[in-house]
Amino acid sequence: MSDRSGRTRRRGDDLINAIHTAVLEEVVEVGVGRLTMDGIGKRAATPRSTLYRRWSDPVEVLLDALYHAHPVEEPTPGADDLRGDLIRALKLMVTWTLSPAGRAVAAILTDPLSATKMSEALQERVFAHRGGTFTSTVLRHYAERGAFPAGRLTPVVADIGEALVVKRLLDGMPPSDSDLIDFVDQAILPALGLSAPSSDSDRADAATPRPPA
Amino acid sequence: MSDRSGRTRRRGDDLINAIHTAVLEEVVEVGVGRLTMDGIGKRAATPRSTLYRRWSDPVEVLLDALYHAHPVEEPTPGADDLRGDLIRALKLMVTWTLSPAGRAVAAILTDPLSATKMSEALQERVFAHRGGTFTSTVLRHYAERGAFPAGRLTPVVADIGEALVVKRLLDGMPPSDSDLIDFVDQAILPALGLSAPSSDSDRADAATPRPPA
DNA sequence: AACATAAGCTACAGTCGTGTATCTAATGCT
DNA sequence: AGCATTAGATACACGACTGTAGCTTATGTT
Repeated sequence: MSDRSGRTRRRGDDLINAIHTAVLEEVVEVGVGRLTMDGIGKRAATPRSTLYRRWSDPVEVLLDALYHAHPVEEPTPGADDLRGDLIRALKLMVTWTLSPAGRAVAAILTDPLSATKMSEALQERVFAHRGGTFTSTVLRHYAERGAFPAGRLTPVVADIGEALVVKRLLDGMPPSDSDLIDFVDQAILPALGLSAPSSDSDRADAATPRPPA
Repeated sequence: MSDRSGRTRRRGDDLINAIHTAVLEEVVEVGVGRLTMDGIGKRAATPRSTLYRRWSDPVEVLLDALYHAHPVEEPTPGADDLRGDLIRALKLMVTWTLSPAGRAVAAILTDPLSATKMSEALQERVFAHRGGTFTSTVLRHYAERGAFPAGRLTPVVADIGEALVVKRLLDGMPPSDSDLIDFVDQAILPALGLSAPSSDSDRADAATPRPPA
């Protein structure tokens, strides 16, 4: 119902999707500050008038695109495998962050003039569904099951994984899978009072909780 | 040597400093993408011609300003106080990050078109002096003194503090002093195999690291 | 088949930033 | 005091983006 062949003119959702895709591409390429109706229109192969019929300026188009972007998969803690689930959660995050929508969010968050406009609704939709909730979904799950002392699950600890991912992205070097494993083994698990499975320097017996002093 | 009174016309370093200040202010206000020679010129109260005599485009002005910005204080590990020094290092980082230069660096790092241009020289000058070296200076110092197992000081662990700070800044909530204490107690020290001074809250009486098991 | 809707096309005046080119006059040096 | 520099003040043509407006015509509906 959206790609019947002989058509020469897009309408409704068809058109809007094309425009959404275009803004996302555009913002990744030129940044929020250089977004223009012209650029978006050219990329979507639609005249500016069509854009102005719906949105008042480029940032509005972008915000709308973000609002309609598919939310990321949520990490679903499954088996009895905290470490594995954490790694999977971070992997999800990296995947999303590297997607057009993820990059666009990063762009808008760091733009002084548009960061303001993205308040309320979007903040919620964009962040509630993924913002900082990649690892914390997992962590809460295992905290309830007593896999580690519940008191250890502070806001700071819930942020460690995401923070490390974000820092690497900012440094221009997206974390590889083995980086993610290191994040979990060397930062998150120790903060929970657990130790990593086994490694050369850090010879721990198993994934046994080691209570602090 | 730079503000003799009766003068009506700035020259040399005087002028250049004014321009540097102007770009930094401008970029914080409008973002890298909307930087213009016009805007910089107006803010510095200098005609565009003067700008073009020295730089070819707004981003060059910005890069030059960053290059000449005062580098941050380096954290100097002093007494035998790992925890205190870590907190101080993070405090230094936050201070710098909130300064015009810090904000400008953040802006340029996240701009798709200018991130490329800032390679080489600036990368080194800007990052060598602070990039990720706030806590790691401290950490290396204490690792050599055997305050914790040297093998614990991995690149990941050296990043934890900075990562958490960066994440909070991105979230629009610059970390308070007590946040920084939490970062150290709940994330960095555990990753080193150490535990925070007093467990329940943060009674910062004994700033002495306590070895684990 | 006729109609309402909305996309596509084109044109326009207006604004803003760009580079460049003059000209002037303030400043620092000798 | 005289001179070389170089900031400051225009002015200019050019291009990019902006909103808006008017027209044509594809599309889905009835």
